[in-house]
Amino acid sequence: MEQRTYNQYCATARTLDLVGERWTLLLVRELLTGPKRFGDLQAGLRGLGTGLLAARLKLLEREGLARRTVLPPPARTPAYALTEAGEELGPAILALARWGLKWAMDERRPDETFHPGWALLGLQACFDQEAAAGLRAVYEFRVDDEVFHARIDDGAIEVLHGPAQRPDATVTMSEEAFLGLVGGRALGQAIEDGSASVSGDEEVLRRLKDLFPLPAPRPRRADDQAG
Amino acid sequence: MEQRTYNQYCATARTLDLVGERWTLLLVRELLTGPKRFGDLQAGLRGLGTGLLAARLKLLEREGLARRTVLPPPARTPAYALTEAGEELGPAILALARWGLKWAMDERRPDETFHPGWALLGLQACFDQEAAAGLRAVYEFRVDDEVFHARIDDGAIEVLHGPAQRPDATVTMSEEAFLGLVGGRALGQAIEDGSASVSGDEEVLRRLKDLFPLPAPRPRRADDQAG
DNA sequence: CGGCATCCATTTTGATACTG
DNA sequence: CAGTATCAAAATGGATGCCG
Repeated sequence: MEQRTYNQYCATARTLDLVGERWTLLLVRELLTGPKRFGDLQAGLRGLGTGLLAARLKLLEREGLARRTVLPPPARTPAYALTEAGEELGPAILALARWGLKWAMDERRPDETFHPGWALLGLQACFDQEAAAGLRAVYEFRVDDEVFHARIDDGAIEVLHGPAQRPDATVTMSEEAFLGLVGGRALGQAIEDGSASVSGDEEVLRRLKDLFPLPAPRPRRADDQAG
Repeated sequence: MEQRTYNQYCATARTLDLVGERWTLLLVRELLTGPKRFGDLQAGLRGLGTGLLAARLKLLEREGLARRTVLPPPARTPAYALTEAGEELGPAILALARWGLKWAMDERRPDETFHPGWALLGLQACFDQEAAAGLRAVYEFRVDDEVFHARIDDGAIEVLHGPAQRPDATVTMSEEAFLGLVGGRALGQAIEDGSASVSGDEEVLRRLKDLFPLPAPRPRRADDQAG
């Protein structure tokens, strides 16, 4: 089971040797919002078979990017989490997401799957450090039965799967409305027109509207104008 | 020749649908420093056959990330260049490179190829905006017979293959010394101990030493301590 | 040199059946 | 659930030959 490599003494190539194979970066993406169980990972990655998933996880583990853990009680079920090295792939994945938001996101295609966590990642990708200056708050996002929270601390942001302990503000949306966010609709807009319902600290909610300015999507090709 | 896709309505997945296949991101990396000819591309990507290279280029072209051009006289030979969308993958590739510099670069392995351009990319990846505040200068880097230049403009940097029109300062190194840069040796250090020879504006050269602080490489795994 | 076509050995993957 | 085993379908790597 030799590992295939580009055999280049180059930081980018070395990185791609580790995480450039099919599914690997998406697997890391799933783990970026916290530990996940084998089955949940597979659910987030339709098309990835159990065999390949197991192999990828083993590789990430062997290379020190992920580790197998046991969820705290009462769950006590096995799960996978990122190591420090794995976490630090976050900026690279967010950079890819930022590019995609601008150059590759148009309407959802008929057979594309969607999970709210991906939209959260999209939000995180266009997080505006400047706009968050001096802000220290925890937002909770509820989308159907999925819950996430974002902890913002003066220019830094951390997004995790699961409820917050003591959120300063809560945003509740239908998955459909949430979908609009990835499609290019700004979060502030959705709050204003009521497709998102909010509660919590007024000032914290006011700040929220400016935290995630989405880039204007642009077509890469001339023939992309027709939608 | 159907395009394989993850079928996820997610900015990261959509991006990887376009550039996530083997070789594609490295191909973009090669083009990041300026247009390149078919043969030069292949030279930079040992192991990639002409057939697959042609296919990848065609895909990038079809997707609006690259375009086929003709080099200006006297060359007049066909070449490939990035479009605006392609250029904007730069930040994502640099993020991967930054990760690699910290977590994946150790000594050069016996059969790894190396090109000075990759080291330049490494420099660009750890470019320190703050340290470049107020600086406006063009540096030329000469490594054996390869020449690059970096145009720095108050926090922004652009690195291109080829000589500069009117460099403010020039750095000359052997490929061996240049290799040290990727290996974790700071550029400032190399200048001080004389393995890089420099000429040009004194002040501009002084600033250079702080522009590219390399991250301390860290092992991902416990068993990586032994070298 | 630039670039496509073809053939073939080897890997990688996708899908599914199966076990603790 | 978590994960292994198995097999068919793609993707890749390498060699080569061809043509402008």
